Amino acid sequence: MFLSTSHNKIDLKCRVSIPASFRVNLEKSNETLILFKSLQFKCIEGTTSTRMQAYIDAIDELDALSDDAFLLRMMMADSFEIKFDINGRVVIPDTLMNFASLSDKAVFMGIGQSFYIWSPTEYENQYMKSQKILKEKGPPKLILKKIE
Amino acid sequence: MFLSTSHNKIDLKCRVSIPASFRVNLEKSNETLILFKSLQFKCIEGTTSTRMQAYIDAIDELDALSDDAFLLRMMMADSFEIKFDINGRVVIPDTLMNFASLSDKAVFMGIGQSFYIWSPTEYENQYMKSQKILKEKGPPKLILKKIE
DNA sequence: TTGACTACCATAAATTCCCATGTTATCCCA
DNA sequence: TGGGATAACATGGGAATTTATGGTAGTCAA
Repeated sequence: MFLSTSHNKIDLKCRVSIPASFRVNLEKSNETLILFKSLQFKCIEGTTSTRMQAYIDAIDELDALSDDAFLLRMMMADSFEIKFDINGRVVIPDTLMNFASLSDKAVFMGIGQSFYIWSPTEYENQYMKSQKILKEKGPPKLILKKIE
Repeated sequence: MFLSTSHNKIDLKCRVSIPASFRVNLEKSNETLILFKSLQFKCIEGTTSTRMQAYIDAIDELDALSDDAFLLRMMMADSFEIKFDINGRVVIPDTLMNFASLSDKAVFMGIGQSFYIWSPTEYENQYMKSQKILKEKGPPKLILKKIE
């Protein structure tokens, strides 16, 4: 489970510490880390190799000529298997740095099965947006039902 | 089940004792504790990892582009898996301290499947509000039905 | 030989762990 | 039923570990 948010520094070599809790989460299930371009947002998405495998398997289920299959394949092409250094840092590939407009700060945001890496400004935008939706529409029905 | 209310002290390290009955409740089902920003109130909500996992699984069921999915992911980002120290205390993350305006006292309020952590003043407000509603509208139908 | 990348070392700050103590609740026996 | 013994609980403080981050040296390829 990837949870919580943390703000980490990216150094000149594009190294950044993956939050310890995320690392532990990967280690305890013996997973490697995959980073790829988010299909929805201007951010990097990180997940386990197992979940990535699930995406890959999903392609086979789709009509091979469909747009969905096409998009998923493009996603794979921009995916990277990432190694940690001894201190729990990774190097973010140039492609992904550019895609997410990252420079010297990264916001790690756990969303359960995976996590996002945002630039601070982009993160701020998304957070504001969520607050706005929450105010206007209230919490998801799902939650209310379960909490009762 | 989380029930009853108790007032505990938060020390300078943001540590606070989780009421023993809540702890026992988690231990006996071998659950870890998750704390997160309430979507409805200015307070922290605590629940079990299993329950949180259910929310995470629910995200995959939803349309990935929907507002509900978006809000749920944001909720994960504001959630923390919390470890106990040997005395049954936890550290409340800064984000949550700020969100709930906590400083040196916390009010724990069990509400069944989960519990709330309020600042004393906020708790007082909510309590007053509940008393007022009770006076004006009487007890909820739901409860009367169950008691019969 | 230069430039990029990787592995490793160093350090300050934050976090966690563990021991100590006072206080409250529970138990047990006369 | 009273009251002392015992256990459980909440809280404080300090030591030890982890984490984030900066730096350097070694390696490989162009």
